[in-house]
Amino acid sequence: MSNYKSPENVDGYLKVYSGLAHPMRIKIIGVLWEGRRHVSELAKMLEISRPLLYMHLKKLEEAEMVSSSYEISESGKSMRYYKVNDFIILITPPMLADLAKAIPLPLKAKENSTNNSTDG
Amino acid sequence: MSNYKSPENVDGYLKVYSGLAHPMRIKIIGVLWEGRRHVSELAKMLEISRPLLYMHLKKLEEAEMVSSSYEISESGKSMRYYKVNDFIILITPPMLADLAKAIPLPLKAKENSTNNSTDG
DNA sequence: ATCACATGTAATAATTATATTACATGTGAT
DNA sequence: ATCACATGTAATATAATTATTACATGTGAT
Repeated sequence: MSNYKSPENVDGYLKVYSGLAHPMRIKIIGVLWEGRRHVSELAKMLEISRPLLYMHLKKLEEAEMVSSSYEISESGKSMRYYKVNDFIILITPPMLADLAKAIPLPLKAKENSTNNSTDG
Repeated sequence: MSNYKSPENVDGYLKVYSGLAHPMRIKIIGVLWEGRRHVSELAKMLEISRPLLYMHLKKLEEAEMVSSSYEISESGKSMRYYKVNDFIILITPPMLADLAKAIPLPLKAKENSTNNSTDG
């Protein structure tokens, strides 16, 4: 049984879709799926720099596909561990059509993700 | 019953995910879901220029989420009609983990979508 | 011939996303 | 103090995406 919650607004869905739009981020999920890792460890496994990895992790975290927690290792160092969240994403044309209703035209002004309520 | 076929390789999945990573493209699917439209018509409805619309449509078509066909109107003009394809996209961590296996490290050389064999 | 409307694309500009480099901090061990 | 290893981020460079402008073509009607 899953306790996955769908994004609440268009911006949330866009973060999920964009989150998956880079091969390295899919790779990150693949690696983390085999077990949680701390940042430096992950950077070595993926053969990329930490700053770049942070950028990718930030996007995945904002899309709520991964999450992190701090932990003190035996040797006393603070480490940030990442893990893959439980999620199920289902996309069909009618679902996108429904989502599209919340996208205004023209598309200039970027919507504010914190203010998305329907009342005034 | 659906006759939807999943992408065959990583590049195909990336095209689908990237295809959904822009609000205008979700909007396009929303509009086309209500009925097929020809390009000029669609551009007016979406309040964007045709060249820009072509760019978005190209991405959606490459992701196989929409498709087009030419038709001669009553007045004799050739029009390109677009419609939404039937598709179902399901994404879960283990599915992404499986997909990730096909992503090589380091991530420099861009994979050729036509040459995806495993031997050397 | 000119207009209204359809097709398409090449060239460029503007904006975002991706990637790199350099720096700063903290811990425990030597 | 210096090393090895962990954290984080600011500043910058590079690459890719998105957006605009300009051009070219074709049809039927006036």
